[in-house]
Amino acid sequence: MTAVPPPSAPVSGAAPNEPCAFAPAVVSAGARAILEAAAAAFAKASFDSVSIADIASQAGVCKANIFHHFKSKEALYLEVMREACKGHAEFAESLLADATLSSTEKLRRLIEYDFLDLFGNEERSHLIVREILNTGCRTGRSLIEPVFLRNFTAVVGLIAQGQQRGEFAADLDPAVVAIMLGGTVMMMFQNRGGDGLFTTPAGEDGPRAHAEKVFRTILRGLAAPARSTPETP
Amino acid sequence: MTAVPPPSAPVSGAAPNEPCAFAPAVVSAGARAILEAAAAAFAKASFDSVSIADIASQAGVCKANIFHHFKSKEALYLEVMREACKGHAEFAESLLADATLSSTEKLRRLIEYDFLDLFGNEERSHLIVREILNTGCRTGRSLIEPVFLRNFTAVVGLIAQGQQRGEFAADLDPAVVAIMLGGTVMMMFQNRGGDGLFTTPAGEDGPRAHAEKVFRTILRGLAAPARSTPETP
DNA sequence: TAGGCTGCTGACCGTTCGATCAGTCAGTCA
DNA sequence: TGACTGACTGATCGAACGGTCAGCAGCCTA
Repeated sequence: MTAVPPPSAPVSGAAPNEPCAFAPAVVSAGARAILEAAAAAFAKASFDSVSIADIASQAGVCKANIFHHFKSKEALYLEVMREACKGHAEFAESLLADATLSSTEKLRRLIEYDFLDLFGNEERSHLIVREILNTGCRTGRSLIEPVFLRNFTAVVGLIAQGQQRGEFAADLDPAVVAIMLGGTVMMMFQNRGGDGLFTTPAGEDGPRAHAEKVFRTILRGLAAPARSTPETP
Repeated sequence: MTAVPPPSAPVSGAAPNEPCAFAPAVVSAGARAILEAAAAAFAKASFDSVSIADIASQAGVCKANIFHHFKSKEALYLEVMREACKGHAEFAESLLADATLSSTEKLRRLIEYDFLDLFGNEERSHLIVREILNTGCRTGRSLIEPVFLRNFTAVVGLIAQGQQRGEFAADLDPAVVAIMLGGTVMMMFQNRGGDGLFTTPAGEDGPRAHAEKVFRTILRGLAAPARSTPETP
């Protein structure tokens, strides 16, 4: 079987000898088809559960061709992760640097962006969530860790900025809030569409509605507004 | 090699013919050793990454012996998960049923329990977190899903109860709060001890301190208290 | 026309996987 | 004593794995 078009996503006019945008070392359209097939496979199952034969079959090439383009299975995995993580923290950092918005509005936009980003690209999100889960062990970790650390740092900075401005409660731990945000978004992604572990009772909410709910909850807190609070038995 | 004591955890005086507490179909001490070795292995790596040979070696038995006690690798995995999930939602349900405590206090105790439970048994927690994040595919899912659904339902009920009592803001979605709680606890567990993806700046906080921070954040919200800034001591 | 280069292939390698098998051994009961 | 059972073993199976290799087809340059 000769060259077959990639199974999905736009290949545009990527000429065989023109450097690939996300993987400088890889050039051919065949390699791109392999990368896309690998991304889809690694999003569905763990590293060990995905076989080179599966990827080759999905990409429409033979097994040996994969090793022609990538040194090993791990090298292919790393390339997939590199692509998935590209430009992830930039939005948070740009928000942090913005001088015109209130911290509250920044927070709202950040949460909305997180939901739209995660829900808008399920395959990539699966890859990332899987990577977060695999603490230690897996090879790609050394690659993805700084990416998320950078994102986390930006969020922490955004919260701290809001505290300095007096918009956010000063006695809360920004790191806890950041982790809370990340965990919430991830858990709600895992739970999207009724396929997840939990079923969200609320109807056909889109990611934007999810974001709004989370924003309000995290901002105002669970406690009923002031005045009468029965408090402890 | 003949019967070897299990690698860890109390076996107590479990006689070979006396039914095992957590796996009625499995009786022998050898089978228990296999179960414990399997639990440790599946906590460290994914289903496909763990080999029967590894488990056998760890349990001090031969490979064939595993298939003597368990029909297949998947059956062994299911048995491990059954054990790990046993009695998980009971605490939340007992809290929900309690008539003497305020909802706020119930929430505080629930979060504290979650942290102590997760941080207190890392091996089991790894198993559970792995299962939560592996959407679809894995076989054990059909088993663990109702377990977590039950837990989730109890938490949602607890929140809703607090809303009816006027302790919690009525316009928030209880399901979102429950997911937020679960995601937060899970993410903080993944991040414990500096080995996680993020590094919590706060010093040597134990799970109890984590619980307190999360409780205050989720209850009071991120927004600064209306007027000036009272600053709780 | 020759030669080199690149993308790509089928055949094959050694290893490891989950699972099976016949058979050993200790204990139980009639 | 002998029949029977369950726990356990080493040897082995076919399948699938990641990875290698020689060689083919097409393109470019000279």
